Amino acid sequence: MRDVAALAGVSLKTVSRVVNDEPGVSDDVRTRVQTAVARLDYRPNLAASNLRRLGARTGLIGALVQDLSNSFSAALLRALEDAARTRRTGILTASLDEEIHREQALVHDLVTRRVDALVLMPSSRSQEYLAAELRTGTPAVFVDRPPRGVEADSVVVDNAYGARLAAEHLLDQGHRRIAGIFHLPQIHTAAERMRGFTSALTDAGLEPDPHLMVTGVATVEATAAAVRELLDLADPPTAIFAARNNLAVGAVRAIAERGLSREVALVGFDDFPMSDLVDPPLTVIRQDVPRIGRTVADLVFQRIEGDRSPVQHVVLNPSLLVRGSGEIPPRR
Amino acid sequence: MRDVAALAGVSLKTVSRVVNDEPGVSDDVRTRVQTAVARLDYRPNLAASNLRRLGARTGLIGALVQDLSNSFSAALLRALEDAARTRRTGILTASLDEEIHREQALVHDLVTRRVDALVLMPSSRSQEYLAAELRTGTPAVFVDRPPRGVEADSVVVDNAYGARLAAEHLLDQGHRRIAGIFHLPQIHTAAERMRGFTSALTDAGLEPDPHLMVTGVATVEATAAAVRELLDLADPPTAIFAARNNLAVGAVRAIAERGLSREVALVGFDDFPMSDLVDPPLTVIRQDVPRIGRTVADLVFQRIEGDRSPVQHVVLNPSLLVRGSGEIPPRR
DNA sequence: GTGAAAGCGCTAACAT
DNA sequence: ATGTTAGCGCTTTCAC
Repeated sequence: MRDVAALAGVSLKTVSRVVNDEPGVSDDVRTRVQTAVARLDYRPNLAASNLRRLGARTGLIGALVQDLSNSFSAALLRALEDAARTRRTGILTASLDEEIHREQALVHDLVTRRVDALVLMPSSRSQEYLAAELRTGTPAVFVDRPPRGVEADSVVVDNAYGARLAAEHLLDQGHRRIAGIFHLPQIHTAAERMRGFTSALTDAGLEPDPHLMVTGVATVEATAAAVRELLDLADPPTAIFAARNNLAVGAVRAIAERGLSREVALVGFDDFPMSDLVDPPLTVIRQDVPRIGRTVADLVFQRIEGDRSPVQHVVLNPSLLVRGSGEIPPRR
Repeated sequence: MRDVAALAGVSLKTVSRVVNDEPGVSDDVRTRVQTAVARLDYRPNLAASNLRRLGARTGLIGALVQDLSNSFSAALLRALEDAARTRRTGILTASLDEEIHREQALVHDLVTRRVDALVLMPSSRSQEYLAAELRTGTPAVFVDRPPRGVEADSVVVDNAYGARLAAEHLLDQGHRRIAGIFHLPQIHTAAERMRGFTSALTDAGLEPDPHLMVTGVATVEATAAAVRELLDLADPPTAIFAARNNLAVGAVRAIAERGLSREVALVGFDDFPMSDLVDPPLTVIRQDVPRIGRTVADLVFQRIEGDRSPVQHVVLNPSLLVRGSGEIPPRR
């Protein structure tokens, strides 16, 4: 910048004015500075300018999701990005892969970078550590999973309700032996879906069969293996609820392998790109991901703009999307 | 930081030493400083520290992809993220949606933020504007599409070769009326795939039928509409090549609607999560996305670490993944 | 082992 | 319309 000022024969402040499109510079000087900028390939240093600017924002949101390559996380980030773009704000993102130590380290890094806000899909059991960050003035909005041990805004869906929808739908088709496949029980969404599923069965007068409840399944492969075992039982389930998008993928695969695509009913949780093209088309509990993303963005920017009102917990209802796989009647 | 120093009764420099884990501080002083840090919720300002640090890196890579929510972009970013994590580097990402003006504005923004490197999946026709950024010392690596009008590293697949693989595979099954559906022809990957496809047909002695070549298709819906038209022709194609992942989705959908899933052969370009579960499983030209991501990361960090060797253009070969939809024989 | 002074690139506040 | 001075939060350099 000093070089630009020297080459244009003006002061630093004048260069600053030109670069920031501030008024009070004659056209003559302005073009002279711009020429110098171009000749020297000068690029302003945003970090340095923010340092002095009072109440400056970095124009950066830190977003921690579980897995950037999962269609749910990717769609969520995309919705967030679109909302942030209109506010000239960028997204700094990272994947946690359910590793709890990664979360706190990354939050610390993001605070150190002075992001304007944090968006968190937490992997840890408790986010008590966040209290200190919130006190420093960095707002945080939780998504998909509510905060624990700390007060912060959140946007989640009613997972228990969604799982109940799935279970009741299968019960309505006459199923009585319904298996449920769930992610790690320490993950809030998984626990809630398990709760909703189980209570729907008991409400229908069924005694849940522990052989039909599979938990702690995280991958497509593990789900496929679990479903194979279920189908090999002496008294196999006539319907399956797969409580997460990638678990549904594993279930579809294992059922198809056995040639039972038209015999065993299946309902998934979370929609994904090709779910209407599998055979039969997959019935799912759908979350309105773009809406979740927009809601998160709204909360984030409210807070960034200084809103200090009480913490908000937004709960959205998922819905049942009937497509075929969930409407297969029980065998015999 | 000044407050921390005051509370601990030490100088700024000592706080700096403790915060950065530098040696030369007695245990006593160290703990006193740490206590003060905790009491005051002090968080160092990375931007400020980088300002004075000579040869400092921001530990940030700017990655511009076409669409964060497309499985190809998401998987690519994920691979990049994993490689970057081991180098304590974060990813600042944005979607371009093929909008050419967005690209240059975002590149400028990222340079202003002093990212250590740029990863670009360009939407513009020419990246001449990048020359100035490269001169300022910000390395750039192109991915999926090669640079034009500027010298920079790149990692792409041989799209013409991949399309030729698809066409030859369909020709081998005896197909003679093969339709091709392509994205906007100004996009390099689309043009190359069209070229490879067309030349494979002419090499086989076929005269390409303009009615069977559909270009400028960008969305699932548009593809479905185009395929419906193709199937309505007096002399419809017996096989279709869909030159991009979302185009394959549209093609599967339209073919399924007509009940022709087992009548019309289909080969896609780019694999995606559920492609083996559609009916019939989708035969595709696959790109090894994690490998592309790792290769990009290798180049990026070589450049960040000061490698000034000549520009490298890495070309990877895609491969044919036979799964069923591409092996349907022509109708009589 | 610790600290004082200078300065990174820039802008706020105040001249002129 | 333009320039000067101080200082943002931190690290460097060099002194003690």
